Amino acid sequence: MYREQRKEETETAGHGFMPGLAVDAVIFGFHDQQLKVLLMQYKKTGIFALPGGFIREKENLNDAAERVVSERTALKDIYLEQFYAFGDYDRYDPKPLKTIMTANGVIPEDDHWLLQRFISVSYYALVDFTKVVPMPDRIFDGCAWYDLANIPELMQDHSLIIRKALTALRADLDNKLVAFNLMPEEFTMSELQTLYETILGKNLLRPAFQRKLLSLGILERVAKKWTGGAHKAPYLYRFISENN
Amino acid sequence: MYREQRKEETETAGHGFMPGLAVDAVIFGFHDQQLKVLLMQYKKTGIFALPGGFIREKENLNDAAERVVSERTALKDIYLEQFYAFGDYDRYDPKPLKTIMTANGVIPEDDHWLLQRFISVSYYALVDFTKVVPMPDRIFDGCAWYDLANIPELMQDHSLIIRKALTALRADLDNKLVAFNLMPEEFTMSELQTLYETILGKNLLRPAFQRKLLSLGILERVAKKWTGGAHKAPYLYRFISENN
DNA sequence: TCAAAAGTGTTTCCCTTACACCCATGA
DNA sequence: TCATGGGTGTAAGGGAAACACTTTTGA
Repeated sequence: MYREQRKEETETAGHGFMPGLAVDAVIFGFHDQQLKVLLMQYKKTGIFALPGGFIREKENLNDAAERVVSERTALKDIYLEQFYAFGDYDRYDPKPLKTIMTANGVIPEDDHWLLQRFISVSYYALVDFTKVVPMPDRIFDGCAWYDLANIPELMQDHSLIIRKALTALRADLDNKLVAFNLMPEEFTMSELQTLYETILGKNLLRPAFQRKLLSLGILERVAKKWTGGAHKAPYLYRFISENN
Repeated sequence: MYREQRKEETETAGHGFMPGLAVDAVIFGFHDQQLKVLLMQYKKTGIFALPGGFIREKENLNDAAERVVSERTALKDIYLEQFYAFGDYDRYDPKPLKTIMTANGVIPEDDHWLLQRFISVSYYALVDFTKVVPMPDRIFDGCAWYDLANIPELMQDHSLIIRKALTALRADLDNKLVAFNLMPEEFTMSELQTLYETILGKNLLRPAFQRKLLSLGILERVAKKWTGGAHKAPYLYRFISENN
């Protein structure tokens, strides 16, 4: 079903979408003590890009962003934050798209709607890595996680977009308590601390971290977790959302 | 000259601009111990709106925002922060624009480019009130300051945009030290404190405020100011920018 | 001499930091 | 019983809050 939507997008030749306007998503996940970003790859050309899409004529901008992330992750109820609209003229670079279209058997005319200048309203998404099913499509036949520390060269200004997304994520970490969206439902305190340390790029003091997070009153202690390790079993915690 | 640009904008019938995309500016000023916002009024209809404009085909998005603010204030080198892109479908409401166009002698067809759906990339601007020359134009024949606490009813979702701008301004106040852009070059500490109190909507302790701001190392004491008041003369301060 | 506002000093309080100590567990 | 990692106790440090005090000025 998602494949069908994507097909529709690329084949309607601009009809049904707002022109000159795109939505790009920096989808963050956390696994193996690493922050990951979901990237698309055009295999025939080797070009990497952020997941993105366009806005339907009667669709809310934020809904378009959620749809784009849903199509690539097979998730719903996604945590999204809009963080910047990228609109420099020189971000407009039709070359990679021309290459991709040519490689896919489409001979693009210069006034093809995909080759026009686009402004990108960018969002970051925080998802539970374990629940994501990366979904490629016909054109983007690669869709996979990449370590944030090891991102390949990306199309247009997409590297800049990722850098700005990380800055926004760091700023929101304490204010909006966004980190829990990157965790599974239950987690240990040290797993959470590792996530914080990875996002912030620095080590934190264990006692201070524990007390600070518990003092927020948003964590519920569930049960002990027997890890099999030769040490005290850690507690599992669960995030208490507002509507509980 | 500015009037000419505006004329061009409204008469080219959409040619030369990116379609469906607008820039709106919440221009903040500070005067008489009040935060002010610069609003446009369509006098023939009484409709109020934020200053706004469109993006030229080869113009950077941020440059378009600066141009819009320049056209309304006759300033250059404007402090601008992009804070949100408003893109809900139901913000699209062609009625007020139809009314305005009709009142100006233009019978708009339903597919007129101004009556299409627009997404607004919104900025707030911080300007020195004393240096602004409000610049109306042919269509918007009113351009004047309004107390933030007493904003009239606005077109479309412009009230929401102002509320979000104020939230963003408050968040940036400590992090980005934006307040100085609202002050004249030289100011007393109590004037600055009043500005902070107005933005934050709460009173601050005088000794704490003085120490905190001085400890930042970004203020230079200039000279004493004789106010004529029956009290000690306050110092004047000046903001020390990076490039000094 | 007094009132008003500006500038500075000082104490208290609280949160963070830093480090120490105990607890549970498997080898 | 020892090493390892988890949880908690506690003292030191730094900054903000609260209030007092001094200074300067015109009436």
